[in-house]
Amino acid sequence: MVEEVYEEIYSLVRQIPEGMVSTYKRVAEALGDPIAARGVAEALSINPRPIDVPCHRVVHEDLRIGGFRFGVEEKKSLLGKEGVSAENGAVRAEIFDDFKSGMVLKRMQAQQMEMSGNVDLSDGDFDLIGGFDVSYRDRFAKGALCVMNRRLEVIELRTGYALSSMPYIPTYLGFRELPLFEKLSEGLEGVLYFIDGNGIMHPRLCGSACMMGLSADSPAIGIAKSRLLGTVEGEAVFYEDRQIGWKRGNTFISPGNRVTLQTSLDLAEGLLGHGAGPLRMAHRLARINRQP
DNA sequence: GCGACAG
DNA sequence: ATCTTGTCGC
Repeated sequence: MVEEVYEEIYSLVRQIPEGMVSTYKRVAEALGDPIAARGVAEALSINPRPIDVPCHRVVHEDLRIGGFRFGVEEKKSLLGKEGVSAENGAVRAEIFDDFKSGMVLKRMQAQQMEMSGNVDLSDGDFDLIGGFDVSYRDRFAKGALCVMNRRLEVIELRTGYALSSMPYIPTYLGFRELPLFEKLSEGLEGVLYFIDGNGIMHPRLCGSACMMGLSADSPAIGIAKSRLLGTVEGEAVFYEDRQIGWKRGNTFISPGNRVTLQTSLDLAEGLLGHGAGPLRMAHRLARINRQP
């Protein structure tokens, strides 16, 4: 499913006929969620088949011409050859919107909702803590996992490479990073994972920390710089009369799996007091040597 | 026009 | 997160 995203974006754009245009948002809607408009643009910016996939036919929602890897003048020229003019900042063309689509993001949403039902918000056992992070260059991803004991002494460092299967799309981050997490966490037991991202503080109560905690069948806590769901009341974050996480300074904390709200706060505070321990280490490790 | 926007 | 092909709301 995840691995279909880039290809589905390209397959949708390929359907736009010569002489017509579509918009980033409409392609995103055909993918299954308009929030992906920017992700569509990101995918097109690394379009591997520029002739076959006519990404010059995709423009802004208000018909401004938008960006182009080979320069906006080239985009304008390609459209001109197809009879589409671009005057005072807007293209003049019929908008194609009759996409045939597999709605991959809709299916991914359904999977998140199903997984959210499996999240366990009671305390589970662990004797190690891990921090996981990923860095990117184009489609190229490097993941890092740092495992420490309770005294924050490093026990093990693991890194790995992968080709990312989808662009970054808000609220679907877990799908993008799960493959590397599964690869790096293989064979580990008794680890509580800190994840760069949210846990249940997510529109479908299934952020990346939930997906990874469920995948490893382990405790996991989400640490994020912003909030995807809920309202802040003092130091707590609520959604529909239920607490879903915490705000401590400029950091949002939410359980991912097998931890209570209280434990996720206590452990995260301990960690943030130590410069974020394994998460900082994983972050550093993921960023260096991004080429294998 | 500027900030949001998990990363 | 990267190094810039978005959209919306204020």
